[in-house]
Amino acid sequence: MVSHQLMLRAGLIRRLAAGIYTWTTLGLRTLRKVEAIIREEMDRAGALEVLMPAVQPAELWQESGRWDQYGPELLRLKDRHQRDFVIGPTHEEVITDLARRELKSYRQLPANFYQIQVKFRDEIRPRFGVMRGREFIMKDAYSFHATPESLQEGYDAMRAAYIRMFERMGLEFRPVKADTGSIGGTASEEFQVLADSGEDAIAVSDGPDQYAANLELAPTLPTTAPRAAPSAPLAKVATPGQRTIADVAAFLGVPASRTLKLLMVEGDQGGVVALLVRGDHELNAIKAQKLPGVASPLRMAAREAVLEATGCEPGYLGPLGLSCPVYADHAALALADFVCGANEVDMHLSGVNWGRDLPEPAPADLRNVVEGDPSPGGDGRLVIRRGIEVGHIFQLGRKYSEAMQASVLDESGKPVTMYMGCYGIGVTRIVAAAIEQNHDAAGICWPEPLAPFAVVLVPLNAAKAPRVAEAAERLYAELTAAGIETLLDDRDARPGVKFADAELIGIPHRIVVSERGLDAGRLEYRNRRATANEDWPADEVVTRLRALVAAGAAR
RNA sequence: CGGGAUGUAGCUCAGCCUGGUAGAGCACUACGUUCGGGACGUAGGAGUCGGAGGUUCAAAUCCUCUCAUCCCGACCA
Repeated sequence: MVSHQLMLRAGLIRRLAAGIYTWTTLGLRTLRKVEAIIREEMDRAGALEVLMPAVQPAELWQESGRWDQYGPELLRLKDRHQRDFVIGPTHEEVITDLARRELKSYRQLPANFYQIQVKFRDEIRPRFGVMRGREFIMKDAYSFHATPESLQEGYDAMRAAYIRMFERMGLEFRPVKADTGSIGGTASEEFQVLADSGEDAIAVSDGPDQYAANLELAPTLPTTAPRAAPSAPLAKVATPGQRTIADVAAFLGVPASRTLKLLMVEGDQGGVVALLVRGDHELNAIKAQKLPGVASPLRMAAREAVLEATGCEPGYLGPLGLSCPVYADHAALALADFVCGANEVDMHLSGVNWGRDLPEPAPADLRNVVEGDPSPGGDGRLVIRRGIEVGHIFQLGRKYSEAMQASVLDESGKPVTMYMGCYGIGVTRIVAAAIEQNHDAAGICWPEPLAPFAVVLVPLNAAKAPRVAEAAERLYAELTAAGIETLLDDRDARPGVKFADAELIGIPHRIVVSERGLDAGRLEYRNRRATANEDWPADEVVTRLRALVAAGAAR
C-alpha cells in the first residue's frame, strides 16, 4: 500500500502496536484539515456537534441486542467493580439513549447529532496502516425523524453535504449503492474514493444513467434474448481428475462460459441448497444468503453433506437428479448445450439442455456482475473499478429506536417511534485515501485543502551565508503574517536532502532562497506537481503566493 | 481462528546448519572539508541477541514453552 509507506517515510504517523498509530505533527495537521472541512459542512447542513464517550456501559449494548450479535471485534472490558464496558466501535446505542432522554416532542424534530471521535474495532487482521487500523477516527452522525419522509429529506441533505466535503478535499470519488450489512436499515450509499489499490470493487455505468453500486450489491439483469435450441445430444464423458471449471473446460475444449458450476451451500433449516452459475462467473455471497432457504451468513456445505446429498465428491457435481432445492443464475439458465458435472467421480455431462434433460430450476440473481454487463440503471454498460470506502450513509429506520424505545409524542399526543439515519466518515482513512490518489515517485502531492503546510521555504547553505538565513526568516515572518501556513526548513542539510524531503512530504508550493537568487533579486518558485522552476521577483513573492494559496483554498 | 514466516544496535539485515571474543550498511555524536538534487574523510558512542525455562564446562547458535510482529486466507458500518 503506497499511502502507508509514504505516511511512514514522510513521518506522518508512527506505529505503536498492530493497527494502532501515533499521529505526528505533519500528519496531525492534515488530519485536522480533514476534520475542519467535515465540521464546516456538517454545521452548514444543520447538524449539532456532540462528543460521546469512547467507553460505554454494556447495558446499552445488551438493550440493543448487539452485545450478543457482535463478535470478538467488540473490545469488552471490566472496570474495578467487575462491571462490563465496551470501547465503542460505533455509537448508535449511546446516541439513541441520549435522544430518547432529550427528544420528547415531534416539534423538536428533525434533529441531527454528530461527533468526530476515536473508535476501536478489534479487527482480525489490521493492515494497510491507518487504512484498516483498529483504532481510528470517525465522524459519525445520527438523525432523528418523526416520519419516513423526513428521514428521506435528512438523508438527502447528508448526501449533499458529503458530496460537498469530498469535493472540497479534492478527492475523486463516487457515491455508490451499498449493502446495509450488519447495521441494518434500508437505503444505503457508500462514498468510494477511486483507487486501484482499494479494497472494494464497485460497478459503474459508462452510460448517461450514472449508475454506480458496490459490486456485492449490483444486480444482474435477466437475459432477454431467447435461449438457443438444443443441438447436441446429452452425453456422459470421462473427465478423470478434472475437478475445476478451468480443468474441465480445457480438457473438453469448450469455453468456461459454456460450462455450469454447482456450489453446494448450507440451508437455513439444515440440509443443503444447490446454486448454479455459469462456469466463468463468480457466486455473490450477499445475494445468495438472501434467498429463501439459504443460511445467512452464507456457508459452503461440508464435504460430508455434499456426499450425502449427491453421492458424489465436490468437483463433479451437476444439477441432474438432485433432490435438494436448486437455484440457477439467470445467465446459467440462458445456456444451451452446456457441460456440467455428472454427480459421479471423474465424469461430466455434455450437450445438456434445460427442459429437455432436466427441469428448469428456480431463477435467481446469484452472481457478481462482470465488466460489460448491462447497467441496472438502464442506459449503459458496467465497468468495474476499485475504491476505498471513506463514507457510508444509511436510512436505519426504527431498528435501534424500537429496540431502545426512543419515541416522541406526535401532534395527537400519541407516542411514535422515531426514524433514524446514520452517516459515517472514516476521517483517518481519508488521509490515506488522499495520498493513494495523490502521489508520484518522489512522494506525496497533497491536494491543497489537505496539505499540512501551504508553502515550504528552502534556504540553501544558510549556515555559511547569514544573509540567506536572514532573508528566509524575514520571508517566513511575512508569509505567516499574511496568514499563509509556512514551513521553514532551517536544517543545516545539503540542498538535495531538503528538496527530496520537501517533495516527500508533499507541500504544494516551494520557495528556494539562495545567495545566487538574492544577488539577482529573484527567488525560485516551484509547484509540487510541476517539473520546472519559475523565477520570481523577490518583492512579489508574498503577493503571488497569497493569490495561489487563496485559489487553492477556494476550490 | 487455519496456513506460512520472522524476532540480533534507532532502521534494514548477516551470524545459527557445525555451540567457544556479537558483526555490516544506513542512521547518530565530534572535528575538518564540502554546499542547487539524498557528499567525503578521520575518530567515536551504541545491542537484556523478544521473554522464561532447560541441555552443556560454555548458548544468539541446540531443546521446550511463551510473547510479539509480518504475510496468505476466512472476517469486516
